[in-house]
Amino acid sequence: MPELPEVEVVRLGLRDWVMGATITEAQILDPRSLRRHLAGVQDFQDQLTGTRITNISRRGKYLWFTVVGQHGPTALVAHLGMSGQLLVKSGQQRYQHQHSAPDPALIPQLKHLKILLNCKRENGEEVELWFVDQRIFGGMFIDTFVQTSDWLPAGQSEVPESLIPAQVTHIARDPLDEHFDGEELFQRLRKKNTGLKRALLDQSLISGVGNIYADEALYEAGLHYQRRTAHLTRSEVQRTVAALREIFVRSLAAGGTSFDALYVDVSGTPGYFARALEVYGRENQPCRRCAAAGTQQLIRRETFMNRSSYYCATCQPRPRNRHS
DNA sequence: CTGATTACCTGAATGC
DNA sequence: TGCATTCAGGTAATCA
Repeated sequence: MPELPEVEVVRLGLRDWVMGATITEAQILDPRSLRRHLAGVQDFQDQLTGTRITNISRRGKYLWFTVVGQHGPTALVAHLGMSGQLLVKSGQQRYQHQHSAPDPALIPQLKHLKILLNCKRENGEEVELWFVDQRIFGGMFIDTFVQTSDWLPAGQSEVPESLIPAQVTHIARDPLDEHFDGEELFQRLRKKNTGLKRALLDQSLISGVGNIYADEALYEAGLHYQRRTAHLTRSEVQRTVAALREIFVRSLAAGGTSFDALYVDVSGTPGYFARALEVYGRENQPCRRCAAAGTQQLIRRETFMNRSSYYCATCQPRPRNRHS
């Protein structure tokens, strides 16, 4: 499932391949992936054709290209949802060569190919950008840039430079953002009456965190997912943020978490962070931290918010009541 | 404001 | 074998 590290791996791959490239044509193979582009398929194609990609950015799980055409810069926004992929295809891997005798390795991707952008790189090479999405929770859309309605960091008089797509303004800064403010998060958590994991998954409070990394960070911070946010201490919030950062950085270095072919980088290569997960997917397996201490607790799985939560009952003690 | 529910989706895995 | 059910979960809208 693409969360922050997976999206960042994709962003870095895209930067290498299509930064500076011109979009020569946009083919829409399934209009459902343009659900969030309200102006429709034709408008999407018209707006993109002939533009040049000048930047590729990310906030949380949202990724966008700055594309410059005759009407100034606009944002081509992509969200991978549950199963979205952005793939770069060059040479014989391109769609235009797959009609008569498709490459067998490409068939699963071709089956779910939704949007195809023909690009011409600055060196003249023609490559294709594929948006592939099995479950269609993701999609692309074109948006205008707005200034972030940002808080002013304490002691600073200038808002950090930040133009972001209008439909991304409600997404909070993520833990790898240089302007992320842990104290601000702490203050907002204290004002809410909700559970810690629910808050971590709320992209308007902190972004980039999904089910897997929420469980991993809570485990590392030693906090139960049902802890009430209003009663967290500053150091507990700091521990959680530090855990998220550390896990994100390690996962990024490993190329992200891949359970199957649903998450891959722009070249189709999976990441290998799945084997570094401490709790997610480890139901009834021994907690490595407890095992080291000799108590041998087993990882538990509970259903929460229509998804699984994994935790160690010893390392992450359940709060006794609604005040803890 | 909060939390619960639902819709949006497909395919793999499971149940009978 | 076949058909029905369950599960995976990110986002956003709706409802109480």
